[in-house]
Amino acid sequence: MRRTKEEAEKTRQTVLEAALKLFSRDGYSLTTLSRIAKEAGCSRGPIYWHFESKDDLYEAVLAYSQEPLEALVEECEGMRDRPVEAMTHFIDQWLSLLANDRRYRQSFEILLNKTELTDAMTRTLKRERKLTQSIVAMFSTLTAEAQARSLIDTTEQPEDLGLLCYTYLMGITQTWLFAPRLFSLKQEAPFFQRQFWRLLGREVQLAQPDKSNKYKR
Amino acid sequence: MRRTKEEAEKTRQTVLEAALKLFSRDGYSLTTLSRIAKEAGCSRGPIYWHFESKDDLYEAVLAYSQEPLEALVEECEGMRDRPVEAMTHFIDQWLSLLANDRRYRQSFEILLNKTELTDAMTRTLKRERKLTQSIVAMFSTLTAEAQARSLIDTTEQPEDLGLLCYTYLMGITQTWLFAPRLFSLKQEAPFFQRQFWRLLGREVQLAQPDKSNKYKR
DNA sequence: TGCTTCTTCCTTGGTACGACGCATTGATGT
DNA sequence: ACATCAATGCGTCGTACCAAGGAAGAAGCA
Repeated sequence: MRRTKEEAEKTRQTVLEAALKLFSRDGYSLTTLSRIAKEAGCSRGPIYWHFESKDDLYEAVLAYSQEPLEALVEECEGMRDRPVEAMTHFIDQWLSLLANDRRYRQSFEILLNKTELTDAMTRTLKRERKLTQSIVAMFSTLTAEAQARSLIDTTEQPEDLGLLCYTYLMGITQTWLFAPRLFSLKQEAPFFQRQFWRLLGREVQLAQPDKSNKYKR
Repeated sequence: MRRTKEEAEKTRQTVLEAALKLFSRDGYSLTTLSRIAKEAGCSRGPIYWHFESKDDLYEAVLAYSQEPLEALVEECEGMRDRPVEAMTHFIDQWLSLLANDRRYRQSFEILLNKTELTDAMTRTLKRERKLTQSIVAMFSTLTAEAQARSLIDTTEQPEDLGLLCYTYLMGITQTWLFAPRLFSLKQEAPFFQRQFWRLLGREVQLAQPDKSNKYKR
């Protein structure tokens, strides 16, 4: 039965959401189109109508699920006149989205833990590498700006620092998603934020009364 | 034809190596047992003789490929009386093994990029999480020791620092394996080493011409 | 407005394909 | 003779993808 245009778009979204859920939970290759259809409450037909193939669907799912991240990057790129705030905001948002935003978390979950990076998904890979590149570039710009204003104390190259910032965040992300019970992301977020600034050579002068600032012997 | 014991063990190794190669290149689910057999120069029979199932083979491959890492962890755990050297050595080895040791690199490649973490491989997952845990614990011990001797300048908890060291390394590893052309690991290794110590609050005053710093105190 | 036609969205089988795992057989060191 | 190691063939299963059809919005026309 033909649906109205909005209804069609709605089923597209439903399929996307269903696929996101199943991909992120069961992995790409174990997730079958029938299961996606069942989860979405339709048959396999619409999937092939809206998407060319399973690979195509995968790409669409990833693009969809990474919208929040792309928005965040764009937002922070626009704050280059306040580099420290921009970076603080970025870290803060990255970590809290990871902890609180289902869609954001699922996008990383799929990419890091539920996908086998093969030649079949070259297109998606390119997209992802480009995104990575853009985040690194953003951090490079921000650190360069911060250096120029003597807001941070390091003589390293901004390009290196940009890369460093990215790997720093990815390490936390990867580790937490791989072993969520290893540590509490919410609890450690301020710690990671502090250490981030330590990396860039900026003493954090914000008072943190609650975090037990224990003396070591 | 029945082989002698050594020959049998040899085919086991051959299968293991073939599987390692194909898993790390094509991913777990796309790699078929026939292909592994072909690569190993035998038929599918021996695979089922030596391993219970494909999953079982996967676990064996991972255990086999991670031997170098496990050895490194053990080595550095034995150096707890020289925490700074231990950590320097660990970082140095981690990065150079990643760049130069095929088996070591393939083990991470499989785990990070070529496996969908599903319930089917709970056993392997547990193994991996345990290994993670042991590395974090090692770093905790070492940083605690270094703190006690005032070799590093930070008031953070050793447990947090241990976790931090691990995420730091994993971030580099993950990023590089995901996008090897993003940066040269060999070239950036000294940079990452420097930044590592910055994280722990130890100014690196070593300006050594060659990296083989053989005399350990 | 009412009728027809076109187009869009979806359902339902069907097909081709290839994988895993096992069972049977065979060969040979011990 | 016996246990061990390997080759081969088959059964079963499940998947991606396709084909034909149907049903009703949307659009043209009076």
